[in-house]
Amino acid sequence: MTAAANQSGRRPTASRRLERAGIRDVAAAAGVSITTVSDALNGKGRLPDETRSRVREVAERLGYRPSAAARTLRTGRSGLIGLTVTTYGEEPFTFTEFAYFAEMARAATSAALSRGYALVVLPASSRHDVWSNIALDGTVVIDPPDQDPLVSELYRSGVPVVSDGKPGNCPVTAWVDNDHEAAVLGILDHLSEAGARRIGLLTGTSTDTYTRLSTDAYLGWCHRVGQEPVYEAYPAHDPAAGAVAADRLLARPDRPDAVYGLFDPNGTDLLAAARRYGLRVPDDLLLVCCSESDVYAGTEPPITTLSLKPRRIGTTVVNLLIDAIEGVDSGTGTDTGRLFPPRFRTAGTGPPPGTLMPTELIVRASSERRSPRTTVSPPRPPGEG
Amino acid sequence: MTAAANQSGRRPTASRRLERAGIRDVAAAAGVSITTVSDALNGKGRLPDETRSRVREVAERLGYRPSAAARTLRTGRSGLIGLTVTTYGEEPFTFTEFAYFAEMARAATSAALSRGYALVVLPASSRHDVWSNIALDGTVVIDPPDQDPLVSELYRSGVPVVSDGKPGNCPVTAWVDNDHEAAVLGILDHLSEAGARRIGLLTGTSTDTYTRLSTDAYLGWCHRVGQEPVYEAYPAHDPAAGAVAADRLLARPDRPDAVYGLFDPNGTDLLAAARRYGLRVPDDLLLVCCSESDVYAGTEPPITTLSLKPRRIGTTVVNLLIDAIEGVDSGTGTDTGRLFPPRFRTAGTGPPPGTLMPTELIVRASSERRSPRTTVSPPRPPGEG
DNA sequence: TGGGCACGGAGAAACGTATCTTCATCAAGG
DNA sequence: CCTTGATGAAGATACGTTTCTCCGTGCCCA
Repeated sequence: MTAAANQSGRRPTASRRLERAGIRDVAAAAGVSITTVSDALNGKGRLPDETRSRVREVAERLGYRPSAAARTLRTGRSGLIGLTVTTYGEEPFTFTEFAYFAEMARAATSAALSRGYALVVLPASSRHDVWSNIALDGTVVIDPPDQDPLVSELYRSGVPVVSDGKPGNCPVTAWVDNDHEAAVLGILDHLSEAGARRIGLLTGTSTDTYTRLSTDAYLGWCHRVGQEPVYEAYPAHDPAAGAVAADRLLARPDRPDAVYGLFDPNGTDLLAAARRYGLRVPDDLLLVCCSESDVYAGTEPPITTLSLKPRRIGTTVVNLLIDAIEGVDSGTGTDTGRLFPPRFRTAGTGPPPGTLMPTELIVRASSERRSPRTTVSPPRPPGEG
Repeated sequence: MTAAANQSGRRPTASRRLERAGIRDVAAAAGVSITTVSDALNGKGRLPDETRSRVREVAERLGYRPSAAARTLRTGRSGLIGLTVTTYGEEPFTFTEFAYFAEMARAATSAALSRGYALVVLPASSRHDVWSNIALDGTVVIDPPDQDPLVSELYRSGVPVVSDGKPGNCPVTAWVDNDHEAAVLGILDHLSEAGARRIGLLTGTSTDTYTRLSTDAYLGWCHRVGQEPVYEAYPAHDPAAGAVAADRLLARPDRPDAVYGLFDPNGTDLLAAARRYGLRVPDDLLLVCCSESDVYAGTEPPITTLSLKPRRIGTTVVNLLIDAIEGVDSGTGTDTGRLFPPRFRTAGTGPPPGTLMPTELIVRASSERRSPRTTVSPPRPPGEG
């Protein structure tokens, strides 16, 4: 015991009170070296099973828990992934404010955990205050604006970044987005088929990709079909502005007979506005909005919604990120040829790989003039999709 | 330069490619020692402002970011707080499934960030897989069951634990909970005043504090008032079971003329059941349920809900936790008398300090027989409460 | 003239792990 | 009998900070 205690290299007389057991204590108790303990516990090195199990047993008995901080410092990997929302700039936290974020964050958390990572929610602002204090293996960014300085710095400092939403000019490792153009065109076609003659759009004033792509798709469709665009734009982060914009849209002289609202609250706002103007839905006005909320299954009438499938997005984003994290560093497990430190995340300088994911239109009464049956909503698989 | 480079203690010939600048590089570039850099950047030590600003400037120029891992290892503080939900045991993630968790988590995240901490969402299960890999300064536990092994181990290993929900037998540093008894009694009184003669309860079969306290309060009230208890219990984590239980409750021969549902979906379930039995709300049946969802402002009729004020809870829990974290270690900033390492979190062995927080009853049409006005919902302050 | 003391700063020891390198031993093969 | 290789395990170093301790200067005051 004295030999083992001596070789630990500590001050011999230091009385270690209630200190948590470290790897040294385990080594001393098991009568082996630190190296052996580390190898035994991590399944590395060449050790007979007997030694391995003995060390494990001693560690268990002492209640040994490896120090995450030390491991992170040594290996350069923390098992932590950042998640941040940058759009809607200075707002404190839009998180879980909208169902999309909530669902997406939940799926991302779950996906990360199932691969052994944990998720940290971080604010888009306050740069060094919090960000620098946390060792992140990578970051998920939701809706990065063009030339987001935060994303740029992260990327520059070597942290993989995967964005939800096609990035504008910021360099990211990869990105995932819905096929917004296809989604909007699908909705416009759907409304046309339901008998719409003039389709209006409720859109936003911000410059994020979602708003831009959707609006462009709408304008392009109008141009092709020969309809004069009828739309109102408002600052999407201001809930009160949405109701006003909905009202404005229905008050126009060229009032549309169908409206698609890009944002979650637009459905109820439009419904309320329609009521004020004495418009019946869907008879006088067809309604669709983009939302993940199941509130719209219970409104009168139920409103057709476009789901962006945030769960699928969150899962995909996280898996892409972890692939990027592990693809460079740990590789296939062979240690041969690791000449360079894990720097070269971006071998080429081409555009980052992007993935387009489909959306789902949940058709309800608000966009169907023909069949007045109210039961709708195609059976959704109970799974994660 | 050579002298500075030499004193850095590195292999002199090592070509440091694209490595991130460390504190040594800053020291070398500024022509000072590592100590001085650390002191200058952290606002410690005795340094003239000129040196301080010069070092800061050099650090900025080199893009120096301190290594969070190294700092954590050295200081023993990571700035990370865990958040976990233990009730509903094996479910993958109830997070953001219910509005309560979503709101609570959001508030907790926000509160943590405003004090310089970040929140990590962790699963209640899978013990060492993820938990051990993360250096946590403390943990928030939502609804810990009696004798939760996870909580016990955390507490034993010296990590402060604050629970949302009065803990049963697990040792925690502190806890926060609503005054569930007062809330239930308030609702029962409210229903009585609205004319209820026989009040039923929709409750759960699990043993968490919320369910137990609420049910006990109901039973006690019944006993005092002389009403025979009329209640149905079901496994709260099973959404389908809720609808069945609601149906069962209204199908009883001693059918109540008012019902309070303990869980979020009870409102819609009870409303649907009432419809099936041809009961008008509120004329034939008064309805109240506990929920944070604003869906109930839009149902027909709007349903009176009890809000547990999760934002307030989340904020309080996190602040208590951070107080516990910092109260022991950093203290008031004076370094005198720091004889002992930060071990003694629990000086006494009395019961942990608990805080009871008020709830809020949002009265809507479903529980008012008199005034048929539908506009309700007292003006809520726009602030964080 | 010498002893303190405030100032400005440097040295070096941790923090606890992972891993690279080295070493001893023993069996087998030439 | 010497070499080789596999096996089992120990030594030592590095990860990048923070912080305790200590040292040299001036300067003031006795």
